[in-house]
Amino acid sequence: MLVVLCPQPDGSVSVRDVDRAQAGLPVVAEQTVSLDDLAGLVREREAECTPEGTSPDASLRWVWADTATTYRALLDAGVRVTRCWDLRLCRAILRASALTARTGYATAPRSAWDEAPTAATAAPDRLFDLAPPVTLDPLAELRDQHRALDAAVGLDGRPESARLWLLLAAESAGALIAAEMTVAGVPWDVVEHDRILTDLLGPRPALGYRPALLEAKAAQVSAALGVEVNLDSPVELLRSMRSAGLPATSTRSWELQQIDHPAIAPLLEYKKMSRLMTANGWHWLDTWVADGRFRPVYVPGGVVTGRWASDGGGALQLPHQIRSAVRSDPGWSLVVADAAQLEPRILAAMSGDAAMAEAGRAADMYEGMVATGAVETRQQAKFGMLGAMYGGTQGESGRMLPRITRAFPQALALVEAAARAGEQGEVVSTWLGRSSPLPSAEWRSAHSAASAEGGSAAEQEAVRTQARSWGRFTRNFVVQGTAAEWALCWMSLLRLRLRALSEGLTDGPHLAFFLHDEIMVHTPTGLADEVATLVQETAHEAGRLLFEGSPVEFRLTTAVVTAYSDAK
DNA sequence: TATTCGAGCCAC
DNA sequence: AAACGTGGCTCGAATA
Repeated sequence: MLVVLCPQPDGSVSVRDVDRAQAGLPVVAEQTVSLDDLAGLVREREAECTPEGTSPDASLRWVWADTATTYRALLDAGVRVTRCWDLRLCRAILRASALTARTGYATAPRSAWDEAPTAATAAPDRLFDLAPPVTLDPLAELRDQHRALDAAVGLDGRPESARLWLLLAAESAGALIAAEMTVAGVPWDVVEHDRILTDLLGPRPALGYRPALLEAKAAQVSAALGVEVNLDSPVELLRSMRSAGLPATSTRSWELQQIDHPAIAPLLEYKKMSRLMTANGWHWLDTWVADGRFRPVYVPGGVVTGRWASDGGGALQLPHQIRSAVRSDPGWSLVVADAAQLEPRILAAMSGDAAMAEAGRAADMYEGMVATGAVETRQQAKFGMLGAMYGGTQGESGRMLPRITRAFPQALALVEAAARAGEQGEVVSTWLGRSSPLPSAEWRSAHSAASAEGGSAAEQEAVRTQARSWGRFTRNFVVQGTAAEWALCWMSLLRLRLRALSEGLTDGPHLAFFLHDEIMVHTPTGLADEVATLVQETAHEAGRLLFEGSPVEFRLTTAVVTAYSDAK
């Protein structure tokens, strides 16, 4: 059953049951509740359908415009749901997908549904932002989406609704998970974090002052350069280095490393310290950590490829330096699992390349590639694959490419085709049907102008450079995007299995962190081994869900630890 | 004074 | 090893 929440102009909510088994998605029951009573109703309806013994058709799927707003409010009221359909996220996928490109849904002009929702933080106490969206009709939008979904076809004209449905369900599940993880938070040891900062920077200074060790390091650099310099200003630093006779053309660390001068070592150390201070220092701690939890805001679908982005807190760039501050509660553990060589395995599975799939059965896929005889060392396999997936042409990557191409022709053909399509301004799609955006209007006009003869050689070369750049994007899009789909399925399956182990959100094992191909579960230590097994099983199931019949195994490196820094 | 922009470094 | 994909974040510099 689909249950659609339709906010009404008077502030109430019309709750409409829709039978998804019937054509046209008819409403079979309807009731209207006040906003105050909605959380209670959702709780009751969820409780009615117990997880065990219910057929999937009997399960509930809540349909709403925006999970970040509505589910956040439900969670704050202590209510969890099992499944949802996020109309905005699904819309974004369906409107852009090549599988639905010829439907009226995709070709219709933009509407208010395509506008970004207002920030959930602006009205955290409200289930819906009733200002403009009340004019939107969630039921009509749901029906439009299902019509488009039913009409989805591949290039060969065969129906493709099933895989696109899986993508939309996984995307929506991701939105639930993102909201739940923000509420649960990453367990954070503030004392340990402060110890790291104090060790590396000196004790926390008074407002407006730099910590002692950072100050001392800056003084060392100035002394070595023979001039007082503001190290935080790249312009001033470069000028000072050059007048001191250093052959620097920028202030990038990797370039400075090549230079032999007494100022370089302390300068590189200063940069490292300064970065820690500004990005994850005491100010960050004050802003983002409360009650022993780091609560970042995740943005599902925030990246074109389908990866998540984050909004504040820098959750997806948590430096290794401070990971020892991620520490489980007393009596609890962290189960940290990282998908091993995820993107190469994804490429092997989606291309159906037999030799690469064989390598993809190994615990370490790069070693598996060495075993096929294609390359001699793990390092060669790794750089060769990175080059294939990113479009690298230089260095070890470029050197390995011919051998990788010979050994795994089908896999390379897939990424090459994606690159060629991009170079010509065409759309490419992931395994489940998320499609790449078109290049910008400037890109396209420059491209067509260049192909229509005329234009200087320099102009034509500039256009070719642009084309190759977009080709590298589309090349990577198909692999990165499909990897993101696998990760969403993995996490969604795991979430459902974990739910069976506890009532509330945080009284038992729960997802605490997600980083593209890595998940963290915070769990009572007594359940850690069971959780680790579930993590493994769901990784395998996600592989079967996407690539039924493929021999590729999706292996994990799993660790049960107290501190994040002890994983891998 | 407020806003964008670019450099640089962090993550995968 | 080096410039080859996706992002966020922070700062100073440039712009309005």
